[in-house]
Amino acid sequence: MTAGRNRSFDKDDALEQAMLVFWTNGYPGTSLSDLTNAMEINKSSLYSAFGNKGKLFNQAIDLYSNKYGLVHTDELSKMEKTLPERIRNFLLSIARMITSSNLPKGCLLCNSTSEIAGNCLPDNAAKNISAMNQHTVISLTDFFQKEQQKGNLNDKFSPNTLANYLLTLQFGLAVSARNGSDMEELEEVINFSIVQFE
Amino acid sequence: MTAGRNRSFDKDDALEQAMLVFWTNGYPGTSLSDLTNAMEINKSSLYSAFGNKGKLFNQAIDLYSNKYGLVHTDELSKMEKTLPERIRNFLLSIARMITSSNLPKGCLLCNSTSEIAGNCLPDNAAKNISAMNQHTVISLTDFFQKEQQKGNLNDKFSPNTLANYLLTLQFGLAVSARNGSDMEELEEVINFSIVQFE
DNA sequence: TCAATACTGAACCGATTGGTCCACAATTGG
DNA sequence: CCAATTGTGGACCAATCGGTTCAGTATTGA
Repeated sequence: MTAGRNRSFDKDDALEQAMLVFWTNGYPGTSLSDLTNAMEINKSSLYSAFGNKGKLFNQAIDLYSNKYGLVHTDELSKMEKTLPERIRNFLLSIARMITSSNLPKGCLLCNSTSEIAGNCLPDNAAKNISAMNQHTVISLTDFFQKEQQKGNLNDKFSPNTLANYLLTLQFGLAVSARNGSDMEELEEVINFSIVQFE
Repeated sequence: MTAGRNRSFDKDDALEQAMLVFWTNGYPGTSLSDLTNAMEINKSSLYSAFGNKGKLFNQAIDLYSNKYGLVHTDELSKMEKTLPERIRNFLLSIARMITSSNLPKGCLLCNSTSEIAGNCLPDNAAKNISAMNQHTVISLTDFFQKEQQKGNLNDKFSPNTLANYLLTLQFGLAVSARNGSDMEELEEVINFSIVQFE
């Protein structure tokens, strides 16, 4: 159908590299040359494939969310385990990722959330990131609500509060990882942070 | 002694304004014109008074630490209250500040910690910020150690873990505030986060 | 084979970046 | 009063910013 020369680079791979740069440096801390160096393409290829820096960032955020953000919740639905175990495994899964030696430290979504307050993010990015965080809270709220209905959790605290607590922990662990904490340290913090659920 | 024209602006006040800009936008997200606009001085005055952008940032971090960072620990030493109450008041004091309508949302130190991993921060800044975080952990560790010695706290968890937990909470609350959480929401999270201490 | 298509690399754009310099104004202490 | 000192504002700097344009080239389907 569509004739013409084929792209000489793997678009998915280039986007992955771009995402890693944003993850490391943040949006305002990343220049076009940072991106083209990491992606091993030149500017015009970047623009024809991804639009511009801002649109590339939005695509990088989406890739991050799908590849590194949403997977951890799987741990919450492994119903052969108790609720405290599932929550612990959920947080440990996050902790492993944000301290992985193969990846930038911390969490791109958490870093980006910190950048919302200034006006340095591109169009739609702030809105997208807020929506992703809100989605996390909503799905965690739903999760805790159902666990309470199942009788796995006393209803002293509202599901919404518990969801906000978990999101707060995620943020805190991510910044701690950026600050140099390793997996061991985060695991100790996690073990203490979920005593209330036991 | 020193002759010469006097500065026509208040240096402390200008530094405060600069700090607020860094707090809002982050270091790479802040330009010199952002700074000179907020400080209401021009570039040469900025350079003669503060050195350059990087040195100004370091001074802004110091100001933040002294004025907004260290004050909350006072709550921990109000010995007429119980340990859980003191920890709760410590976190509430932080939560009030990071959601204050008079100030940028969140915490400048937390934001800056997220920026360490890239190489966008000026000389010494990354080191200074790491040292401040480490100081927080050390003093909190010392605090919990003494509370255990006093018998106010069981020794199931190590003081260092408890200190890391509190720092993680601070980070998490700060990013949550950046994400739009208000004082009410943070208070609910705090109430749940310290159940282990009761 | 060949016209149509789409990627590539480099030149180029105006704007802004952080930073310097200097003539001049203002204030000081002697 | 006056020389010494210091701050001020604006001109100026090279470098980089994000972004565009385009001729040339490679690849496609017909």
